Amino acid sequence: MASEAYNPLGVEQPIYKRWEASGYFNPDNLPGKRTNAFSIAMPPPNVTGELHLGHAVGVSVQDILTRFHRMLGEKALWVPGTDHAGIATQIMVERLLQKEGISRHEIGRETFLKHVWAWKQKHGDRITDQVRALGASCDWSREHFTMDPALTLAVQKAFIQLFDEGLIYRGERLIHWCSRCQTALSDLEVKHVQEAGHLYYLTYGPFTVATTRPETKVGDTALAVHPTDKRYAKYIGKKITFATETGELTLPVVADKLVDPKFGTGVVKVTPAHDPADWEMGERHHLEIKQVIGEDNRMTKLAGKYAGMLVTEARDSIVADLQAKGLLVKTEPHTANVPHCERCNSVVQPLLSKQWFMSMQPLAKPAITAVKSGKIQLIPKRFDKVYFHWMHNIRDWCISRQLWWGHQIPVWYCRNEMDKDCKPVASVTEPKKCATCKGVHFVQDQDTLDTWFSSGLWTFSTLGWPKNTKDLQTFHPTNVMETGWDILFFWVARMIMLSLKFTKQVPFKTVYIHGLVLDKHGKKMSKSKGTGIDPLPMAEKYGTDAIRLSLILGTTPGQDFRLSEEKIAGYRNFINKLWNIGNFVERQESLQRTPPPVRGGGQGGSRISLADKWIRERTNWLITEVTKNLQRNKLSEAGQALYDFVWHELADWYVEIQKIQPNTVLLIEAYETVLKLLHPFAPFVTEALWEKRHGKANEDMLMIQAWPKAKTQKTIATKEFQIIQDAVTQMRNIRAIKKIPPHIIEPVVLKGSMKIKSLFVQHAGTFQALARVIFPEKIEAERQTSSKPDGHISGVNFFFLAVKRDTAEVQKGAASLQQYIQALERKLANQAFAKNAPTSVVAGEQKKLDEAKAKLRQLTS
RNA sequence: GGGCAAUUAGCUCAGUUGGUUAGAGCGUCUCGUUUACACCGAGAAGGUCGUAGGUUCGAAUCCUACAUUGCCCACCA
Repeated sequence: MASEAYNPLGVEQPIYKRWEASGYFNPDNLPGKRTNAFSIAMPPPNVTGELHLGHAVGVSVQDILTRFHRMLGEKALWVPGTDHAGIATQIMVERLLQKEGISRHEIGRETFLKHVWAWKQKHGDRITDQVRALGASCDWSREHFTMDPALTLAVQKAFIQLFDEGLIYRGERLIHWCSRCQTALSDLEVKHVQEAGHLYYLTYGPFTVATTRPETKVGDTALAVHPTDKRYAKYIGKKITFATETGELTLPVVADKLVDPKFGTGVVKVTPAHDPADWEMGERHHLEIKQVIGEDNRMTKLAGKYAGMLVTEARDSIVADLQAKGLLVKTEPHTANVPHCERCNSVVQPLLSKQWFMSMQPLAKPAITAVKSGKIQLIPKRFDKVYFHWMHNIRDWCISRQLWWGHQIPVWYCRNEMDKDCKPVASVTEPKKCATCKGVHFVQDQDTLDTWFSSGLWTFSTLGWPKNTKDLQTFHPTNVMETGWDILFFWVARMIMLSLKFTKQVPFKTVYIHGLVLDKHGKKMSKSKGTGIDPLPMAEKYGTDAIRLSLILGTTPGQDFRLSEEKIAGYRNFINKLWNIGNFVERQESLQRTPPPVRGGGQGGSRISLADKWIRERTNWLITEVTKNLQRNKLSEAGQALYDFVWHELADWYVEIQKIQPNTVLLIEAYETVLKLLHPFAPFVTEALWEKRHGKANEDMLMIQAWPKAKTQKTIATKEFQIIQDAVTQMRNIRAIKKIPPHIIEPVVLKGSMKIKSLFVQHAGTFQALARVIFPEKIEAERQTSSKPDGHISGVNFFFLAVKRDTAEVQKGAASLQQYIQALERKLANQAFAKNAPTSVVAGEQKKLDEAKAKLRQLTS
């Protein structure tokens, strides 16, 4: 009568379709009176992206929380959506077109954008289907895309308000420029990579200057030394004239604290146009700015004979010229941090450019307070420090991109701007008339916004902002933001700032920061390196539930973890275990319709046995444990408790006992409670099992059943049954050592206190069947067996039931605790102490004493 | 340069506010198909909790230093 193993293929899809068709993903359709709202905004995946395990972790966490709160009877809303992912998507489409030999510059902006939109239409469903496959119970009727008209309007409104308040400004500043992407980048989009290079020592008249970038030499406008550097004090404030590779040059010598006297020679060449530190010095000392590298990564006209060369070519050429003139002192190997574009990995140039910036400091202040005051709680808490550090050192955000795919900046320039100095206007539509010159012709800024600008509005723009919708009133602030720590600054911090700015509310109350899923070598999974795993083939092989459990159980927030196929297979086995418990329950139920078999020592099925009381207590404990841990966002603990209970208590013990002493009512009670509690974690298999018992009607779905409530906190039966369990295990152990085959039933004599003996007499049936032993005649037979406990004489086992709690260690622990208690009691009895110590201290000591007493009781019980 | 994390069984990792004998999965060894499940069951072996100090009646847990590994931030040209 072997049953088939659980096969998730063919089970999951129909179930998801029924969930979605039921309408219950939408809180408006949920049954019953629901007062509390619970909401999560899904971090929108890249619309053209592929689902990877990082998404799977996020979706699992969010779905567990959403399903939990839905079953708790709350208005549970999880808003899904996708992100246009400006630069990433543009690069991807550019590459696709490149394969066909098309460059975006040939076809122009409008045609290029048509290609991107077409790509988005074609593949946009793919990622959302993948999210569905993970079982996400999000409300697709509220799905959004960051470039939907409504969200675009939100972006424009937000921009215009910030612009009008002066928090967005345009300025010419040093920014990071990616010559491949042909756009400015924000600080966060630049990754510094340690690269082996050289440190060149060059002669500048009386000085020797060390530099890693000799090609910027032609853009030097000063030399700098540390103000207190005695070696060079006499040159400070002077101008020096010296020979260069192409002739003579005169530069001022300035003193600046930024110069490290210990590095190189203590003299720095200053190139304000191409180095952030030099830019800062240039501002302080009003130095000339000489841009010698252009947006095309080639030297500009100002570079003289090197004009038109690529930066790397110019470097070689200048070094060769210096050497020829005897101006190169030496070259040392040197590793330096070289900035790279986060998206395309090209080397990024710091250069001067006119861009839009957002003033961050005024926005950061309330955002810091929000976390400090606890209005927003980061999990794990240690990220507070990282957050504060970044917020306190925040710099203005370069928000304009010279990209085509994105929200075009809603700023309009009067055509007469050049002649009449007209002021740019921020507006959704083209302005009617220029306030300065009364001109009527405008041109819109060609740049687009950093993709994270729209993401920053996500929690409220998806709920209808800038309109004050019912959704916004009901569901904002959202409860939880689930994300990886890698986008804490990119996204989380900016959401907090922008939400506080526009809604005066925090965007979410809790930030659940998951660890990154690492590959089996402990490296970050990366799409570009091809180490990202598509979880869906894994889900097909092992089931989505198994994937979800493998991403949640045994992990802890903020901590990266490795995932292996073996781990997934392990949870697949667990799901199958549950499936077979289901099979057993169904079979048991049908058997019970015929008269129950009464076996193993005359206990009828009608009476409630110790095991029944035990499973009831344990089930109640489980409800408490799972609920408590879910409420505290301890998903792993909650899931682990379920795993252990289902396998090692329900299956290994209670199901086995059912074969001896059936109690179908309590079996079903425990089983259905487990299905409910496990549903957030493993929604598919639990729904499938539930459906077998309760049919396919929408209102009977497990997904909307009420979360179980614990009825008792008793542990009397648990403690008693524990003794039986221990005894059974010991008997099995003895059997294994003595190599007694399991089908032989051995007689066993007990020895122990009256209390224990009566326990075994009372539950003889259960014990004898599980341990496969039998009590010969009467327990009193112990009198005949005074010596050699646990030995065996002529085919009789003597089982000496020692009370294990009397171990030397426990006694030692109890003795030391006793000492402590006495010390505390003496202290409290001391009149001088009672008289002089503050009442709070006395109360504290009294509390300590009570706790110690409680612990002692616990220890010795 | 600043900061964070990790270090627990052969491997991958849990370990709530300090408290009985530090847990799980995989792997290993022995036994086993007794009417849910071999994607199984029973039993076992395996740990000076990175090192050295400290606090405490009691430390994997709190404190200090050190070591190793990984990561984040930062303007050493």
